[in-house]
Amino acid sequence: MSLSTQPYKGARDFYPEDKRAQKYMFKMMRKAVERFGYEEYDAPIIEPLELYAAKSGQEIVDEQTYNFVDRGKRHVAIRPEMTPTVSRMVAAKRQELAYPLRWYSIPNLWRYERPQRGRLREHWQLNVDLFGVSGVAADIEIIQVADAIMQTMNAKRDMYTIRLNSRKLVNELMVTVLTLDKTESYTLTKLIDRMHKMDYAEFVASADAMFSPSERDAGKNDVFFAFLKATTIDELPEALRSCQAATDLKEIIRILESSGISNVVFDPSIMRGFDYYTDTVFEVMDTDPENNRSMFGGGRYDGLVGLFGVEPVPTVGFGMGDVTMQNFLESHKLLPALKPESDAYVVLVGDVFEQAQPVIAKLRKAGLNIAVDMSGRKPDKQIKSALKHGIQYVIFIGENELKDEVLVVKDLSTGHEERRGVDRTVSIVKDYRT
RNA sequence: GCGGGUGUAGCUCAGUUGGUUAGAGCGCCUGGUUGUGGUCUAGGAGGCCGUGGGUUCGAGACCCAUCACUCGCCCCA
Repeated sequence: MSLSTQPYKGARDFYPEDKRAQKYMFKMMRKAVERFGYEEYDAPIIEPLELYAAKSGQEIVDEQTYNFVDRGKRHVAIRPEMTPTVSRMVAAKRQELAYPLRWYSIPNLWRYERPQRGRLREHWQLNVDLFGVSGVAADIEIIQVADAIMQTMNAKRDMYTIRLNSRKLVNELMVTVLTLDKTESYTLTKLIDRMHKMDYAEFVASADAMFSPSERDAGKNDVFFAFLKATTIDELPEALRSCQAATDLKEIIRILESSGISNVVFDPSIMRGFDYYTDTVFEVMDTDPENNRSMFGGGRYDGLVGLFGVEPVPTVGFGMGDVTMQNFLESHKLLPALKPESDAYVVLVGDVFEQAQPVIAKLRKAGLNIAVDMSGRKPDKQIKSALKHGIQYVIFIGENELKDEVLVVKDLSTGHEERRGVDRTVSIVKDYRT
């Protein structure tokens, strides 16, 4: 019986070419969020289990987290999400932090689930959060940041839409207009969440069943369907159109549009699975018909920091997973051809390993990333290795070069070869790199 | 947790109603002598056909079980 070379179920090995793609995405993410003043933080991959139990419920935690009892009998979990952790960190230093507080992180997260497309057991997720601002300006900025990331990755506006809704608005509908109790409105909310996955007639039947005959006579179900049909705030049912949540949404959309984000729309069916959202929620959807799915999203959750027994801190944020983002970039052909970090591959001709050391050191000191082939094989074999590594330049060093104090530098993509001194060689390679 | 699909060489896959020593392309290794790659060319290594049972004179093909991978559903961070 031999050992398996497969990575653990639902987790990925990142061979260098895979890691390059991930590094590219993270680089673009960092670039975009830092442009808005967000600072990177991190935290342990393990947290006390109750951190998640408090927020999501024991059952979900037992079924969907990797958890165990440590040697000190502590119940711990590998983090399935970052939001509880960052809320904990903010709560701990609540009084000494400077608000508005802008933080981001790219943690790897684990969830115990059956893997499927775009959804693995281990993934990385950019988390961006803005703490301490309760007004719509914060909601606007966080969506601008989400959009900026897409733009930094060269996505065009017709490749994605930003869909916006408000939990407060939905709550206004459920409680004030439709006078549903907590359980009923929760069920109806979950139904809306599944709306696009089911047959429309089936959806209508299920929704109708939520209302009593007398409520239907009063036209409450009609109000509900009218709500879902709205594509702008002005199309909302009369009773909702001018509530605070509606006017907030309208303002958010207006300012986003005036800041150049033309692909933002109101979508009353956006719910997000989580119960902790308190107001604005949004999702970024891929418009490609082949992959018309939610890529990532977020919203406002003003209650989480308060769970730690301190004054609540209003918060708005979002999470963006690496798997779905890579799917998006690949399907829209937005991933550039990525090269390794090595600038040149040194081919040693003959037994000159020792004599070549000073000149190799010079190349490195000049700022080049140099990989040396010390295998002692014939030059053709060494060149093949350079090609396989995907390195652009080969630099030949043999007795002749050492004697004449020159290098032979060859561009493997063109076959063009030059015999130059160290300084000139360095600038040839650097010119290509930039 | 429920349902579908697929397991044959390192990779992608063929393998005819069950019939001799199981194939291709790519990749890999060694040559085609001197310090230069992708081409060409000659050769070579590499498979208990996922695993365990069963049917049969005979199984990579058929049946059962099991495992793995995969795509959906449920759920969603």
